[in-house]
Amino acid sequence: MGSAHTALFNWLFARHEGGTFVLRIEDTDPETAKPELVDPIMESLRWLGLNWDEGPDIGGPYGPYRDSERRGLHDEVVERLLREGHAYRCWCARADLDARGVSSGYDRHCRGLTEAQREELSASGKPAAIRFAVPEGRTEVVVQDLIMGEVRTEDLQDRVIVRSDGSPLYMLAVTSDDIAMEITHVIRGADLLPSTPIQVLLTEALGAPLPKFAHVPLILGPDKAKLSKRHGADGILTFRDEGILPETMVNFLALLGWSSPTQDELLTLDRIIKEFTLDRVHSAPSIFDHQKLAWMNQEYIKALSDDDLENRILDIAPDTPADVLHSVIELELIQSRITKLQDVPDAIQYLHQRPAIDPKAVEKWLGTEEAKTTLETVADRLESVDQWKPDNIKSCVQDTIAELGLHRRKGPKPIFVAISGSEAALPLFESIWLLGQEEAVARLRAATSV
RNA sequence: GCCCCCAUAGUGCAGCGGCCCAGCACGCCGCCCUUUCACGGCGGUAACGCGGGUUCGAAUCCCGCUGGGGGUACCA
Repeated sequence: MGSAHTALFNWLFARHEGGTFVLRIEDTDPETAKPELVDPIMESLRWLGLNWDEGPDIGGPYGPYRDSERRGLHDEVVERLLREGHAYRCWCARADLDARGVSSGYDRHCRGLTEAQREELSASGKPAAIRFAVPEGRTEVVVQDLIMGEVRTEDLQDRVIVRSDGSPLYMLAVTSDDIAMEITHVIRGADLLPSTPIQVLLTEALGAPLPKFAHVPLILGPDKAKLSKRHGADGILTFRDEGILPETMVNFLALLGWSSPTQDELLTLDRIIKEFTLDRVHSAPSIFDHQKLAWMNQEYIKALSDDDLENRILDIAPDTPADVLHSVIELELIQSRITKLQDVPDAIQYLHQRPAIDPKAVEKWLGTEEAKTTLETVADRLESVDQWKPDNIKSCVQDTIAELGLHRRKGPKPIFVAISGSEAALPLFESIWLLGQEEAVARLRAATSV
């Protein structure tokens, strides 16, 4: 979710500026290198239509596009850092720090080691990590963030950049990769804002030009905490499976933290690209609102052509009876009644399978003598309708209701319940029509004895 | 604890010193339309967190507070 949002902003920015959108997998941690973690990311981006110009699957002039394959570069950079005094070996384990009462940050203990002490530790065979050395006397880093504005940090720590097993850490990898790949704009989640100063220092130490930074505000869950897997909303693919349209998702995500200068909300992709600028991204975190997503999705569904809608439903719900689906779409029965594609199978279920009648509906509409009379009468009349078409069914039912002296609105309710099994369903006359004369009559008769 | 970011209705945004006793959208509540439910139409509800400044004038600038979030890892 969050990463899709950030990816979208990156993509929009690149497309608006005519730049290059690069997909690089940050898998310096073996844990995140697993395909089951990486594949969904690429699948999500593809689903959203966020095509990348360079990436692990398609290559590009600055490959490779997985950090795990760039180890050579990282090692070189570390060596240089060490040689030029911008980094140093550190033998402090977590336990050592705790013993010294260092709860956060680092006390630069190993930075002050003498040559002799270093040799000794080195010879002891105790593994050493490598820390970046914040330049002596440097007390502050100021970053001009394209979204957050001026960010001033005084808390500068000698962070570990290489594990004691020799493998590089994110901090080192991104920085050296961004330099090597000539990345001009780093647009990422605001959760990475605190790590920016050190990256700036690292870049400076390597004598490279700084990229522009833009930190996109985080998306929070309804509980206002950072969206995580635990919210179940993290996987963008679950939205696909529920039947949120990709164009809805893009439009919706774009509006989280950004707005069109026109204030319009239903926007085509072309317009979003044309209007998207970082200075219109605001810096406050936002909360994901499912209701608005649902509304927007319905708007997009209503705008779909019949064929398109039908195919998309079949795509995510292949078991939907195609004939019923086709009729229901052709008659425009379903479009305004669903919020996501996955609602459809349930909504039309009763049209191809006799439903158990909702007990609450039974109690409310079916038990009485009046209801029975209504059902029987209508069943009889319906049975003798010659031409089975909605108009005739409609007049048949309405005439009967009138003759029986029933309420125009409430009168047909028992019929509705008998046909659909519930109090809310697709329009009555079309439903009866689609069911066919025999089945419709049968359902009415069956409902007299519940 | 320390560091950083943020702060307009329930939610998402607009506003970037006077056009704002604050606009739009979702939601919610009425009414209309209607064979149910929806769709649609009309109307309504609801916010500049607090306190100080600056200014002729502040939602807009500054400071403090409060609140929320993020970071504080040999994760990314």
